[in-house]
Amino acid sequence: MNKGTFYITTPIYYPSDKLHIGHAYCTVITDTIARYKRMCGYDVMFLTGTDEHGQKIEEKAKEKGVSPQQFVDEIVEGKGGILDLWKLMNISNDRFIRTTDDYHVEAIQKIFKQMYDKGDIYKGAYKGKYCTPCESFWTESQLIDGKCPDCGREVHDAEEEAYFFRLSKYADRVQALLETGTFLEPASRVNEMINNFIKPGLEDLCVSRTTFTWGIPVTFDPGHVVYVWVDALSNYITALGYDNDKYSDFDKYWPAQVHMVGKEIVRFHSIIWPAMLMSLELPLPKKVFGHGWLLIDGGKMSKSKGNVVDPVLLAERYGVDSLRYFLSREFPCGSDGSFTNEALINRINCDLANDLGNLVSRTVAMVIKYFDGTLPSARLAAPIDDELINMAKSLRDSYEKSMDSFALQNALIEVFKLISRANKYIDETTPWVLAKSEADTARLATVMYNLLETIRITTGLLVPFMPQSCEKIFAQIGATAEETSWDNAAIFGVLPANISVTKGEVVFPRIDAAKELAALAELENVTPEAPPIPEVTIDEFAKVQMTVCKILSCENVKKSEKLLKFTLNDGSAAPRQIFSGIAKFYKPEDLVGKTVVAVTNLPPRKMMGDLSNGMLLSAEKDGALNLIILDDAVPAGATLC
RNA sequence: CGCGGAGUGGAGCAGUCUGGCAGCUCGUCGGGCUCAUAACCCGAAGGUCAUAGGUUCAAAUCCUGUCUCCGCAACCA
Repeated sequence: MNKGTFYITTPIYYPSDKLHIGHAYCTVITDTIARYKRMCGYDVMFLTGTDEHGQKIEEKAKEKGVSPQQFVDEIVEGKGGILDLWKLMNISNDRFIRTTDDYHVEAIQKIFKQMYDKGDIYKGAYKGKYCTPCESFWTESQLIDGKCPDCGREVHDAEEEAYFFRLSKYADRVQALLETGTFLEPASRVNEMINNFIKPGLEDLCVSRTTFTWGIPVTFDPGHVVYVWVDALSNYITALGYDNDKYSDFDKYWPAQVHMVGKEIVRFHSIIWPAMLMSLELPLPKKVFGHGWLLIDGGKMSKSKGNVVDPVLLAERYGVDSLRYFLSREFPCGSDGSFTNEALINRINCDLANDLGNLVSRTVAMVIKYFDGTLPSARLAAPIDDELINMAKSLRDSYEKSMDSFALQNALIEVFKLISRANKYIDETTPWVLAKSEADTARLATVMYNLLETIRITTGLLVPFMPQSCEKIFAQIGATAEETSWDNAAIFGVLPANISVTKGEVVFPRIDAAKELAALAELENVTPEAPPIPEVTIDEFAKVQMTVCKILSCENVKKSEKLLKFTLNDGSAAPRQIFSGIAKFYKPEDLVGKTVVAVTNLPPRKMMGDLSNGMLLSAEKDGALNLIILDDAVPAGATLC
């Protein structure tokens, strides 16, 4: 039975916010693969977790007035946190790693030292120009007229200590690895990695920081904390016990069969992570699989757009299994897909309620109605049965093929082809006609048995996708665990001849689409927790200098979709140059001569290689933007008060 | 000419690698059935496969140009 080990991972998520449907998507498909492999007889290790260090967490915690540890504890372990979410989504991870766990911290320190001792991590410096007031480093090319691009003041040569990983040393080996064609999937990502990152030359990677403290200290150099790469990526081995005593199955499970990742982190997993493992002289994972994103209205989900979809809401409303099914069925694993509430409800209604749920319901109802729930043993086969039976027998093979290439969508399509065929079979055999004649009892029993077998096989293969619902179906058709095993999924005729069924609850209730869509729209329209707008004092407000300006000239900025470059008369002798990101809303020629308001005491800022001395005021609502244009009677240089 | 992805009936997609009758789901229209969750089954309408050219007996598929959309990068003070 044991076919060997199978180690599969999700990314470790960054707990700076609540997770959204995109995270749930990745974790659900990984869980489905893990469950599938277990069902096939593999010794599976399924890991997920959280990446808890870094500046952003440190800042967020500070805003909230708690320690970074308290902050992440709440998001990870608190009520409605990440652990709760995975419990709700019925995720079967074997381990959960937090990068703040003691054993991980200890192991990272050893790994860092190990790479350092080998010479692959070295102490270097950000060499550059330093602006003391701004506390910022700049490269030669970033300077403007030899001065700080932020404040325009003098800069001086300086170095900041940092540790670097010799990524460049492994560039050739990493490129060769990518070019094997199977390490990174889908294959379309390979070109992207090579063209964008490897060909231009891999630079050594900064792997420590001194500018924040929320990280794992470098043991031999206090003041440095390990920066994200070494800390986060290594979770895949520390969770197995590499360089620590907490676990001891590294030899058993490493290398991983597959790291499931989002396309935004493919780069780190397909370039940096292999290079790190090469440095540690460890075997490489067999595969990195980059899945696509769920898009909303054709765009990316994001907080600022306010279109973040909450998996908890959907799971509670429609059932975890229905949501899990939808995520696996609707989206091709390797590319992006559009998430809509319509599609979700449509999938649930058509596939789960109408096709599968109704098939179970009508079959069980007929066995009860015609046979009091228990089939007699007599049988009478007919040629019309053959197609159904043959399809059922061969389903497991095509399913397995799709599952093994992570084409979950195709596996489900195969299963539902058979479910549809079974519904058609009922029409072809017209059991309600057979039931009218005593002479047809054996034939009727055969039809019922074939339907129950088809349900047993299809439901058995759906278990990794919808564990709880499939159990309910098994209970209704009277199938035991043994009868629904992976081995038996390829055999027709497993259920006992005199099988008994039990009427149960409706497994997939039909959703009133119009009503639910309206309800969801309403829920989404509620502006969630309008962030409290902090008060400003009159003194603070008075610091902002707003000056009336006349637009002398305005032009598009090359290569920028958003920027317009303005030359303004601000009432002083010298013209003032300001960039503004409103190119999508205005044509430059329409603005020349207008009277506008600019904030004129902001520090200069470099944009697209040039300096912007201030900010034009605009008004925005619901994606529409209007520049604040004043009556031309207002003179340039007037200040707002 | 920064990198990459995509354009196929009303909607969402597969098919493109390896050229060979344009397919699937949903929706629409018509019909059938009554076991079932107003579910199920059958049939029909609907596409010059973004566009222009090329290769070929044959192009959604291969080659070249163009247009449009999306993502990354840059950038939005």
